[in-house]
Amino acid sequence: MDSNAYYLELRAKIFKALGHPSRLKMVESLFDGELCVCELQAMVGSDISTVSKHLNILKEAGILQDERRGANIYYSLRMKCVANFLSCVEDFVGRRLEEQIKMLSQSKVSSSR
Amino acid sequence: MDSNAYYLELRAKIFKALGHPSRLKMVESLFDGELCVCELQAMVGSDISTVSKHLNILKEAGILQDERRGANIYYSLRMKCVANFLSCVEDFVGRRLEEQIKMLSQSKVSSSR
DNA sequence: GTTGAATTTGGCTATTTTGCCAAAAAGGAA
DNA sequence: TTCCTTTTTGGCAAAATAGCCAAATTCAAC
Repeated sequence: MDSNAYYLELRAKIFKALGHPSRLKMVESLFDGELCVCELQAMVGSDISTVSKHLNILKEAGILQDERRGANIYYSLRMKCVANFLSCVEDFVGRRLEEQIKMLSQSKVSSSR
Repeated sequence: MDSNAYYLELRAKIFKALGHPSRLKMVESLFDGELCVCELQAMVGSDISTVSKHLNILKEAGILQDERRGANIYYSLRMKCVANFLSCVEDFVGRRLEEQIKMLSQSKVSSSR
């Protein structure tokens, strides 16, 4: 009866997959629609084999799906709700950065007194 | 003008922090309110020093905040929108598992013909 | 069939992460 | 002060991850 641990692992896997700059960037790029591997490769700039492995991680986690059409393989977003969360994350990061800048400038003022 | 890469890194950091079973479990436990380190340690079962390091990762990412009261340090959820996303992730994982079970039973049927 | 383009896989090293133990901090109580 | 509890830090070894190259695969075009 420890399927709970397995479920927990599956959920963590989703976050882990998104927890890499290149992978996150690719997922964000796919908000607007599908892209083939070579297009994604152009965006992140790494070796194509690296990109392919990253894409596989995202697919294994269930975040992306792929479909072959002709010579190309197109990846697209399967887990739509990532987009909602990411907009919240962006707001959060933005606010946090502002706070830090504010705190930094305050400490400058107080230390220069 | 590559503050974009820095922002991307910050966003990825949030996902990376959530991408570990113990850390995810602790964050989920904190949906109902703050808990001290020893309570969180009891939930995940690892060494308390390990738990402390996990908590620090979550704090660094901005997901949790901490507050000392007496001998204890209480951690609480700072990034509230994690909860919404997690309910979506749970649905998603559940549906995906069902699909896989269905596909598995179908392949059994077709291979036994 | 052969050739060429797109993608994945295997393999390898470098880097990062994890988790434990022991030791250090930081408080509270006596 | 000293002792005890809670939490963090340092350090180390094991495990996981990342990224590159070369080789294999897959499909379309010829």
